Amino acid sequence: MKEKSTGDLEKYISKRKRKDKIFAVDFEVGYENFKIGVLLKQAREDAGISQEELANRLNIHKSAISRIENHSEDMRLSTLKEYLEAVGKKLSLRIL
Amino acid sequence: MKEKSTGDLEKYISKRKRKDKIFAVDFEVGYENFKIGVLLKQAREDAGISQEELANRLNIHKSAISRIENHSEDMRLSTLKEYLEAVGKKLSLRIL
DNA sequence: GTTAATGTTCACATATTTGTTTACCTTATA
DNA sequence: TATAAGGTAAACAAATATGTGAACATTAAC
Repeated sequence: MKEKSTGDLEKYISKRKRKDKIFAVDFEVGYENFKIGVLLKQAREDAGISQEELANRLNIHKSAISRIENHSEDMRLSTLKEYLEAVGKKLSLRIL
Repeated sequence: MKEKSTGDLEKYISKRKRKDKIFAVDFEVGYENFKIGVLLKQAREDAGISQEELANRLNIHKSAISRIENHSEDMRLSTLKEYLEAVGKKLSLRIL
């Protein structure tokens, strides 16, 4: 499973991730309906907080959180940003 | 993402840079009202197309393009994605 | 089993974005 | 001057996301 090849990209990445302490996801928005909700949920769980706690931080109801995580067809940039900041993460965009 | 050779990071990066070519913008969504519209406009100009041509590709009117580029307070992820794809770019998100 | 915490789903109302249309403003060029 | 291409702006309608509240489901622990 874990090969010890030379300075490998994965090695660099895992090290980097650990150093920056964590959860770092990078994905392209595009190929079909990618469920960003899944990533958001992971980000929340990584932060160790419940939907209710997150809802409180955002001053909305937990049902709204559940919808974002489960039925997010599309959403505003601001929603994405606020959700992530509330769980202690940051959103970075890249155009390539 | 299928990079697996014995090459090191530098090798990967230079190759990646070459591949992604020019226009590559990376920014965090957050601090204040960052004008993403400016970046979109740059991306369009980089592609060398007019607002009208872009509007045609998206089957909407040029005024909508102008609004996105000048008054974009917020927007949908899908709008961002479609705009960029229409000018030959891709949108990548990162959670950190 | 029971309970409590957490999560899900729905209908509905509200808020915001997006599309359209029209008009106007440049700038360049004949 | 006039004409055309490119861009801007506003009002309005349409589409969609987001918020709410309630009921119900799930999970975990006892």
